[in-house]
Formats: sequence, C-alpha cells, structure tokens
Amino acid sequence: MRSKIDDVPDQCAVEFAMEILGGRWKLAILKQLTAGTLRFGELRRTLPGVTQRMLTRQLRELEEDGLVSRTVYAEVPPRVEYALTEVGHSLDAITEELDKWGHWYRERVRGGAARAAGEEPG
Amino acid sequence: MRSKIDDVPDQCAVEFAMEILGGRWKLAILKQLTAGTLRFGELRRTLPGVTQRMLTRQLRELEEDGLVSRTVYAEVPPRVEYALTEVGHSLDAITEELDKWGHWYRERVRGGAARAAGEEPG
DNA sequence: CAGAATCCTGTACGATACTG
DNA sequence: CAGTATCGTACAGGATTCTG
Repeated sequence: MRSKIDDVPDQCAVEFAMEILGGRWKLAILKQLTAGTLRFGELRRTLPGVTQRMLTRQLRELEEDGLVSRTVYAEVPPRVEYALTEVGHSLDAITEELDKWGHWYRERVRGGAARAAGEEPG
Repeated sequence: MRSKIDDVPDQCAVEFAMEILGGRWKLAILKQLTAGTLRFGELRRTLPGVTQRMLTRQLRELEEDGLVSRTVYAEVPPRVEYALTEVGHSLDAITEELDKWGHWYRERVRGGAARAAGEEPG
C-alpha cells in the first residue's frame, strides 16, 4: 500500500492520504492514541478485532510514516508504549469527526435509513 | 469488506466507519462529488489511477450504503450521473480536511520531514 | 508482555476484451 | 458512453506457534 504514488500530480490529495492512512486499522489506531500513550496490550484491547500481527504491522507503518512513536523500555516483562507524534496529532480532528460520523451513521442505518434527515453528525 | 461488524459494541466507531469508507477510492470519489454531480467518465478522469471496473464497483457500494445516488438517462449514447446524497454530503467536511491534510503531509515529507512543526493543516 | 516467524486464505484490485 | 464478463495476482489480513 505504500509508495505507489510518486509521480501523481497534485490533483487528489485524498488519494495520497489514503496511501498513508489506508488499511483497516490505521485510523482506528490513531483515534485510540489521541487520548494519550498506550501500551501494546492496552491498544490491543481497545481494538477487539485486530490480531497482534496486524496491530504490530500497522503500528510499524504508522511509525515509518512518522505518525506514531514507539518507546521500548528495557524492563522485564517488556513494556512498549505507543504515542502520537506531533504529525500524528495533526489528524486528531479528522479521527474525531470520523468517529462521530461512524456513530451517527450506525444509528442512522440501525434506526431505519429512510427517516427524515436533519441532524448531521458534525 | 462489508457486513463483518454487526455485534461489535459501540466502542470504535472509526472501525465501523472504515467498513463503509474503506477501499482505496471511496473517500477520493466522495471528495470529487462534493463539488457536484459528475458523469461516469468525468469522475473517471478526475481519478487517473482507478480502472472502470473499480470505479463501478466502488460506486455501487457507495450507492448501496446510501452515500451516492446514481441516475441513468435513457439516452444514446448513455449518460449516467453520480451525485452525493444527503448522507453522502455529511462527509463533506471530513473529505475536505482529509484533502487538506494529504496536501499538507505531502509537502511536509517532500520538503524534509524533520523541519520545525508549527503549521498544522487544519 | 510484546513481538517474530511461519503458513494460509479471501478478496481487493488490476488488465483486457466485449456489449447495448 | 458506461458499463459487464473473465481471468489473474498481490497483498491485506488471519491463525498458530515460538521466543527474549
């Protein structure tokens, strides 16, 4: 999913953004970390669907892209903490809105899709 | 990518949102349509990377999810217009911010990642 | 506890060709 | 023009096991 867009002109920055934020868990991870630092296990517990493998991989990619920082403590048992970098925090508003939208949309479809609109998520 | 989350509790709405908006082109498509109605070919031209097949599929899914409306005109040559529904428009702010972020991030990585932050995208 | 290693599968996505 | 129909592949994502 990375480094496919290089020569693409300016046109669609959303496309480019999705190269970074694509993947099923990325934005969810970022959302969880907006609240603050989390250990690997904690993060895992907040995302019931994700496996360790996927969580590890996505975190590594987010780290590579400079959105997440990874701090390893030389202790036993091991402790690894993840936090948003400054760049990562630049997405706080978006993940927040996405969360609200997801909530709103879920209620909307659960409650019957064809009811009168009027209450927007944002 | 659809209908995997059913029994998942309220916890992570971002995860749920990505079930709807996941896929490489969904959000880019939605962004393009914020400006207004577009024909299939027009839409295709604004997204240089996408194939007809993928564009068709993603549009169908967006239609199923009630984010996009599809209008077929009984003409020859055929004309099909796509537009955001009201629900689709509820994502305008998000796609807009995502676009700005993508732009900002791209400049950031292009210009050298380690420069002093301070100018946020939003 | 936080992972690395290994193996496996579904499907997202793509290229090409054909059609009303 | 706006699709469908086929065929094919890469990789996202998962299950399980092993380790410092």
